[in-house]
Amino acid sequence: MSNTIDAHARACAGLLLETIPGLMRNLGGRLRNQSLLDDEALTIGQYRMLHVLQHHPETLRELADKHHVTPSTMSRSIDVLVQRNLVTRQDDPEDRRKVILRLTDEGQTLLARVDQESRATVASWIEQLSEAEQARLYDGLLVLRSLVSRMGGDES
Amino acid sequence: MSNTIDAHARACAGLLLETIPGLMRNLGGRLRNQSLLDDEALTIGQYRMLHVLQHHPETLRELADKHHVTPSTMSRSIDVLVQRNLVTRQDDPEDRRKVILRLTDEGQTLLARVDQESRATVASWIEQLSEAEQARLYDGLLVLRSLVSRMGGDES
DNA sequence: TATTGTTATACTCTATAACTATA
DNA sequence: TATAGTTATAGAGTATAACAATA
Repeated sequence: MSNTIDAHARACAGLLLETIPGLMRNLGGRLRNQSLLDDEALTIGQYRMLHVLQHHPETLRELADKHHVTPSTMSRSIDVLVQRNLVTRQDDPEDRRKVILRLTDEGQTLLARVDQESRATVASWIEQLSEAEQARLYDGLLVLRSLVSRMGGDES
Repeated sequence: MSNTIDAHARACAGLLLETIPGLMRNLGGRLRNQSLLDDEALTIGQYRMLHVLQHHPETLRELADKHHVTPSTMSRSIDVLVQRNLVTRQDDPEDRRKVILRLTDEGQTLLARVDQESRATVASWIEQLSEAEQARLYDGLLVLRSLVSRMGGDES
């Protein structure tokens, strides 16, 4: 039995590796190039940082861990967002080594717009599927989301 | 009815946007950091380029189109792979403007090893799912793969 | 003229190492 | 000493614009 399970897992892993990178290339390309003024363009990484900060402010270290990058990398990435006035750095009064990152109002507004446009674009692809296919995709994505959250503690 | 379908599509799009970027962050991190000697590390982009070239040689323009990047970007990316002796550039005798890109033996070998290691890593995550969950994930990924291929002409 | 590819330039993302400030 | 964050440096991926070679 364990052999059967392993064979399933391997087949599933192969399919995932075959499918996801191509999808991301598409998503990233759209986010970079399409349907946004140049000033409003976001990379996938920036999109995800803003998304995390939307729900609750974080220290730089926390944000770096969630994104699986070093604090150094995150510090540089935040530099860009601060320059664009999408995020603020603020000293933590309780531990002055820490920096609290918050979305600005401008960041909130931009994220909402990009979110809405991204969803509309992806939804237009998905509408080309039959209802049954949509249901299968949705169901599979539910499993995948739970897998991702178990894997890396990496939330939306 | 069309309203119902659209609502499904939007929900599905939101779930996809919530799930996939986090997964990629994980996959990319593993590919960069884990289980490979430093000399053998590949970015996701490099991994995908080698994968496409594994099946059949391509011109630079074809490869750039498949990856949704400009020829300029692809030329730079290929520079890196040529320096590492994973890919060769070769003039097309039939149209001397064109350059044919081929995997070297070293590229074949490295790709096979990275492929095998990546699959093993992802399979170990997937093994933590129940058999039923694995089946749902597999089914959803089949739909997703067909969607990706329709979307961008972007294969494996 | 149009197409293919490269180079120059500039910005983002990434890491390691060295550093400062705080605990 | 240990932790949080920044800066210096370097390599990779990205685009636009200007260019050369070929068709």
